[in-house]
Amino acid sequence: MQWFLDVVLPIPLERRFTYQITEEEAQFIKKGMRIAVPFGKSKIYTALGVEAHTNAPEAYEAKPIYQILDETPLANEIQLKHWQWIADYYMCTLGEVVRTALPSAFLLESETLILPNPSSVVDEIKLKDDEFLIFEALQHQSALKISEAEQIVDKKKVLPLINRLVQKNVVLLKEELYEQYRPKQVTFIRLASQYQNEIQLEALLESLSRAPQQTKVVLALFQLESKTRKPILQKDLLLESGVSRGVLKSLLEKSVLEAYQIQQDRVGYKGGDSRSKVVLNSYQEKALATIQHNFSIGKTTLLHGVTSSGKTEVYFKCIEGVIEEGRQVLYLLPEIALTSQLIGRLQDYFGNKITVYHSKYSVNERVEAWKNVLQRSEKAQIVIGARSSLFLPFSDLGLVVVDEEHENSFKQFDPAPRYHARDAALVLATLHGANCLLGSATPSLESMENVKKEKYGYARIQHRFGKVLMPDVKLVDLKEATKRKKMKGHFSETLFLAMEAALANGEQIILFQNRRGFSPIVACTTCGNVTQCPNCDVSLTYHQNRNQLRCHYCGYHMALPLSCPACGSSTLDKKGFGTEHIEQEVGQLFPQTKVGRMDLDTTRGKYAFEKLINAFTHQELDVLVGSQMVVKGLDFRYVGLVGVMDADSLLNFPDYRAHERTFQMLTQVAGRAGRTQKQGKVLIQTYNPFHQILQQVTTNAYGEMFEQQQYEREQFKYPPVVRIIKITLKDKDFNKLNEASIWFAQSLRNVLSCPVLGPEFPPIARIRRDYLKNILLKVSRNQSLPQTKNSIKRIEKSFNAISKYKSVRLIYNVDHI
DNA sequence: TTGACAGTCCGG
DNA sequence: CGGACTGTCAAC
Repeated sequence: MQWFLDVVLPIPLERRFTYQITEEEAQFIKKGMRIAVPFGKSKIYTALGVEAHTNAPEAYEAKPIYQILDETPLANEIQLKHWQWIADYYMCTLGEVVRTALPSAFLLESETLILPNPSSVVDEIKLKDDEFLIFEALQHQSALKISEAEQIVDKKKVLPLINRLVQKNVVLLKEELYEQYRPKQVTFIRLASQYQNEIQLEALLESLSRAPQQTKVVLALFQLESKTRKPILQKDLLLESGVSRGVLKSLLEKSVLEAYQIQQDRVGYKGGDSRSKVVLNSYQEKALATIQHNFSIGKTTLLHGVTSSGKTEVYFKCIEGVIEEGRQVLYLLPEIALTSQLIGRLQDYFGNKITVYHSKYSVNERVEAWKNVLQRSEKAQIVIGARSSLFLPFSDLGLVVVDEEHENSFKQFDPAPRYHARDAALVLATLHGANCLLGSATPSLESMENVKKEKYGYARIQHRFGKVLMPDVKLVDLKEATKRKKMKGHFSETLFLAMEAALANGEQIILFQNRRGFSPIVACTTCGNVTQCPNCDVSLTYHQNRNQLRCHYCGYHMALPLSCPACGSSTLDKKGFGTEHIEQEVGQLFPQTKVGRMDLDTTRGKYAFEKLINAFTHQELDVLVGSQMVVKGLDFRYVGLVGVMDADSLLNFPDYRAHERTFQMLTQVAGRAGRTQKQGKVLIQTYNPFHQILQQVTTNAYGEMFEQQQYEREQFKYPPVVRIIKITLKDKDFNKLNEASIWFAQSLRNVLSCPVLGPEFPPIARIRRDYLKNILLKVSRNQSLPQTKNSIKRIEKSFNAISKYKSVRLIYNVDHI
């Protein structure tokens, strides 16, 4: 009987692929194991085995698989179900979900190696120049990678050249699969066994008497051993003795000392079980009781607690209950809120039951975290992580916590799957029969709507923890201040004085400016020309520290021109202002203060973010100027004043969610003020001090904001009243794109009964040389979503059948934010 | 998505 | 003419 295996490849193709397998392989392979398969002309890819069967494909001859990569499944049934749901709901392929879900180290791909052909005699004269270069390189090196060959001959495409060499029998090609994951080895040092008794030891020291450095090492080893009574790390020994590697090496060569290696987990908590206590206040207790009641009837609950009301402690108590039952917990947070502060608190409370998982983890660390969850090891009972952690191989989730539930960054934008982690987590919880807790100080309209419809339970905490007062929020009218010439740079007099007072009091200050860089645009005051990105429809942003103009969309950058590229006059002026500019102004206005800046540019490295936060926490900085990043769940004790430089840039965002988001951001940033007994102060600078949203921020009127926004969404048919599917069309050819998008929108209108908006150019109509056009579908709640998607897919098929539209790419974004 | 292949444009 | 680039197609 011939057996076959259906697999999913991690590529954006709808179809499954079928390979030949032997009967033994069919017995061995289980759903969710990785299988290396040949794909295309020569490549080997990692696929996920889905189903073994005996139905031979009719249209083609199936290729045999290359290798089975796992002994046991890497992904379980629940995960595969969940991933399929994501693919269906967010209109992408299962392969794309697999690609995001699995740590990249699991997805081995073959690399083509060029080897010299040992069985042929090469006539060097018959080789062309670049062919000879490759031939010669192979005399020194046993194998070349394609990329190395490209470097040697300095060309972009070497494959034709290599193929010629294969023809001439000069080289051979080989496909090599590399295991990307390497377990971490740590080296320990011990005394060789023959010196374990005292007599021999003395003899040894005697013999070393003329080698003082080596003696030092041996003595240091004794010292460490008696101090720690544990195996001695090579690293520690070198540190303790203060000698160079060479000295240790010679002792190892003489077999006085021995080195041995042990595999070590990269992830994991080093500390002990120092369980800190958490005592809830009465408000928290009440919220917890409500949550537990809702959980007992299987109801998802929204925990709505004002900033610093102690939501985290309530989560802790919920989590504790679940791990006592032996079930797993997933604690989701937006990337930027995953701070070492929070992780530290969790570890203090739960000891080593925590695994952390987020994008700054290396591929190796991710593999280990994955394996720990898969094996249900103790340290993976609680996983705290960013959105991608919901792909981990949980087998028995008891609770999913989504903190800062309103955060837009839970929605993935760029590569498919464009999923919303909160929503996908709710589905995941259902699949596991787990409870789900959403938390926020400023819940999303979606979740609050679900509370109103009694789909979710609701728990509220209205008081800050430890009798801390809500911050005093005031608006500062910039129009007035400008008129009365009361501005120092971008600082109103009010803000300036408040800063002065705060600094005099020894309080720290956070300044929030939702824009990075020095000043967004550089304009010529003679001709009005603004320097644009050549690839995108945006003006370039000025960055002072490198004196560069940069594009935030494609990364294009150029040196700041000395004169206007359009008219040649040297009257370039910097307009607008970003974090970098504010940082500089603070330095000028308050020369004595130490200013730090926190934005995408200053937090690139793995620990950059941590360093800044630590510096601020330990009061090495007086003022922190930051973009969005400072908004999120950071707990700074000594912040007395928060200044919002320009609230209008938030309000004027061209998007139906701008108001909701402004409220959320300002409320959150205001919450950074006054985390100890003294009431904190928040000053929001704006040209529209009577704007309703800003008023609602000052009075902390979430309910009012909700009612009003909900009314507007109802009027203009926006989520949560309807679901939005955004279809983006992309092409380098402007006219073709226009034509294609009109065709697509028209077809949608013909087939669907729901409103179809557009096609319209987005605010940035060209990115990386591609023009963009958006079509928006507003699918009402009582309309079938699967049916609508099917219709769209059918239209896509006819669209792709039109040959001139072939180059146009389609991007679906379901529940577009 | 990748890679192969065909067609086209450009400079020597 | 070779090299670079672009579009189109198939992959089991």
